[in-house]
Amino acid sequence: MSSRPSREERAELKRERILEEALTVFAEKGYHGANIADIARRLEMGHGTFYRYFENKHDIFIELINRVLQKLAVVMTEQNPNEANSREDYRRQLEGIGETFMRLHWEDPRIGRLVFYEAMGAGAEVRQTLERMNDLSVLATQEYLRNGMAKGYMRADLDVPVTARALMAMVFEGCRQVMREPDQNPEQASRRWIAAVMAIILDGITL
Amino acid sequence: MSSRPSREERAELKRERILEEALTVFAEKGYHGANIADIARRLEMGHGTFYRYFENKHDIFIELINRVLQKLAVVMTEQNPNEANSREDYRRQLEGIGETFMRLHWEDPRIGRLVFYEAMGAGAEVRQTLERMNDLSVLATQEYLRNGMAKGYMRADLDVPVTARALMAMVFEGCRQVMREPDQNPEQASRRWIAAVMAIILDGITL
Amino acid sequence: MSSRPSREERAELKRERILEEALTVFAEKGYHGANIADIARRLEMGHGTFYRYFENKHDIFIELINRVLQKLAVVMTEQNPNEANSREDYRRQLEGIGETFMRLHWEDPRIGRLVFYEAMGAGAEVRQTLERMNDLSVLATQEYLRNGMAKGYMRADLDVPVTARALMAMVFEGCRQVMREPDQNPEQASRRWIAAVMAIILDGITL
Amino acid sequence: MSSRPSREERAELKRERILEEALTVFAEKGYHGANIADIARRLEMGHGTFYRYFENKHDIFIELINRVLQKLAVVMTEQNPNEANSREDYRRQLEGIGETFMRLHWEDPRIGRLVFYEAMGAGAEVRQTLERMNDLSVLATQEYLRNGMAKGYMRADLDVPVTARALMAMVFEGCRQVMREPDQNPEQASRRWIAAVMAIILDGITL
DNA sequence: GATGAATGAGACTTCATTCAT
DNA sequence: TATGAATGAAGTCTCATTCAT
Repeated sequence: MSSRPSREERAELKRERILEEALTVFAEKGYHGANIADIARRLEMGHGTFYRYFENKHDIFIELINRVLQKLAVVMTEQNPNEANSREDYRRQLEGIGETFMRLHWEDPRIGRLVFYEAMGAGAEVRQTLERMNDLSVLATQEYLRNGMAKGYMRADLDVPVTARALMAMVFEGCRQVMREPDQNPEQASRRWIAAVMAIILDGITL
Repeated sequence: MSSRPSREERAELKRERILEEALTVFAEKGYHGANIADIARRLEMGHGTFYRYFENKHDIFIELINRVLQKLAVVMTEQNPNEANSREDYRRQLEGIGETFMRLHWEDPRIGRLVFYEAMGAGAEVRQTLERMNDLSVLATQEYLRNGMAKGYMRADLDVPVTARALMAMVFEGCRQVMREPDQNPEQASRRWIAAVMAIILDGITL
Repeated sequence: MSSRPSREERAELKRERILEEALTVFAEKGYHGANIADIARRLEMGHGTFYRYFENKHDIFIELINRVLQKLAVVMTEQNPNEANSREDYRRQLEGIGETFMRLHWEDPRIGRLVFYEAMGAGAEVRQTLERMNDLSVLATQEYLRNGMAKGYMRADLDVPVTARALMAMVFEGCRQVMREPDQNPEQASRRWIAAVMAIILDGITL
Repeated sequence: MSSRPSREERAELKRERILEEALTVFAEKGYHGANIADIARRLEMGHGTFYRYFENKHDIFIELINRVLQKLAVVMTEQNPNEANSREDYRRQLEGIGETFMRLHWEDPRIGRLVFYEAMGAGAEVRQTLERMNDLSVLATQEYLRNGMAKGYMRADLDVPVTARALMAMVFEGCRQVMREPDQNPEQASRRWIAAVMAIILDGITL
């Protein structure tokens, strides 16, 4: 069945291997701390080879960031914002989104390290990419809010754009915390976060 | 009246000038993008002079971060967490904290750039300092929550540590947003953020 | 016959070229006076290249010193201290040692410049290495003395350790002098030194 | 009696204090390792002041070397080379010279450190000064030898210049050793050295 | 005379990137 | 296609020396 991979396929495979290792190294040492020779050495590959697959250091970092953000974006679009017809439906949606988001981070903490920490020091372009992703997730959140308002289970006077950003901030902070401590049980920590944030969102914290 | 400043005073003044300029440059270019010669040139001084006032690049960055965090810390401790006796008292406290926090950032957007962006890529030590500061603000927030629960105007079943982190995440995100766009009216933007976040905290967003 | 050298061989060759040139430069200007860019320029190579072959400036200097000392050490061990059975045997041994030692220095005066002059100002570590080498040669000399005392052709009341040091001091001073003036006929100068020192050792200078 | 010192006297005093401290620091850290600010700080004096008393770093080092060498030179000229009329007279002279020389070094080990070690790495000019001093002491030694030959208590066939250098080499090595180890009893060590070297010179080491 | 702030030449070292093999 | 030797720009930091106060 599986024939010998073609030239293009092998190239693609190698590219993937490089990206994979680069993710590890960048997450560990940050953009400036990492160096190409290092990544190449860990792959037992000449560091000149690197430049056959990527334009330069900046290039691979950007691609890495884009891939990571892509993964995050997928989560946001898995659910349909207009599906929920009640507070209860919405609660279930939130739970789903939260879980998938969190799982992403404790399954591969490199993602969080890259996004929350190391990408910040890698220059304006990277940061803008990040911001764009953030904006995207906020847009999705706005949909959820607008749907809730339309369906009547959310307050009609919400400041949608700002509220959406605030909610996403809590979600991302949750991810950061869950990723941060590798000792604790990440599944349990995730559940605590999801519960607490949903309580804030759905119930408010005051009586 | 104002006599000529003494030697120590002039040294202190110069140190301040360097810190001031360094803040600008670091906020603009980040830790790695900035270089000492650059900072010195903008101050029209030899770059050797820099090393009369600071041990090295890392040293001044740390000092800058500490000063900035100090400013933020002051805001948190201005209010007494146990003062509020009702939902209304708490609302007023929140409003005060939020305003002061926000004002800090739109009065000097470099602070936010440093804390939210550039410090992240400056290595583990800096990041830990930041995290420590975050923890501190979270501890203060926990006090507010515990007070509210004790006084009976907050739900008794809050997950205090996690909730505190989530709330602070919204506050910091607000600061980030207010700082981000220098075009918009920052005062108005601040008010919107404070209102929206307070609505989430106090009322929840669902009916 | 001589095939093209392999990569390792070429690397080794280049390393040798660098060491060779560095020896010249260090001997000329001393440790502090020499600089890497200088050495690299004389080899018509980028100074970054240097760091592919040596850790740093200190590193290559140490290696140079060790190589030079190795050469000197070999001379001391070429003869067997216990071989001489008479004053005449010992005279022949002394002559052999002296000649080889001297030859080393007038064949390559850089060795002496490094050992006698420049290494002294290169810090404690280098100096200790030198001292260790000196100690070694003194130990060997002690063997010669002890053998002579045992065989009965040397005074029985010699202060062996001190006498050994004193003798080596004359040998080294001879090397220094022979190396110092490149104009004079070094072979003849060597012979004069060997003769004079042997006269002191074997006969004393007084009647 | 002792009136307040005049301006010139105070200047001279300060100059001496600087020289004294500089000797300590140079002996400790070597020419390149020492720095002017350091010396000034230890004298609780502005380092700009240094340049009122000395042209530059090189200048003071040269002066230091000259003073130290002067001290050594005095020892050589204390005795009259032509005074000794017999082997016994010469023995007493040698003993005197040896003792004074050694005492110099264990009374102030900085002298030896400077002359034997640190001066070597301080450039050609300093080295030439040293060599000149060495030559001087060798000239004096030659006088002793020539006197001995004239008076008939020394062999007539000595190679005077070379023998003189060889003898001085032993003397200097003795100083170096006595200075090197501050733990041992320097007086006793001195005596051992003097005895051993005199034995070599006067008796030879072979039977 | 004394000071020490300012200077900048100069040294070391790193590492992204190129290119001949 | 893969390699890794070579490169040099760039950056950090030191310290002898000058000079205004």
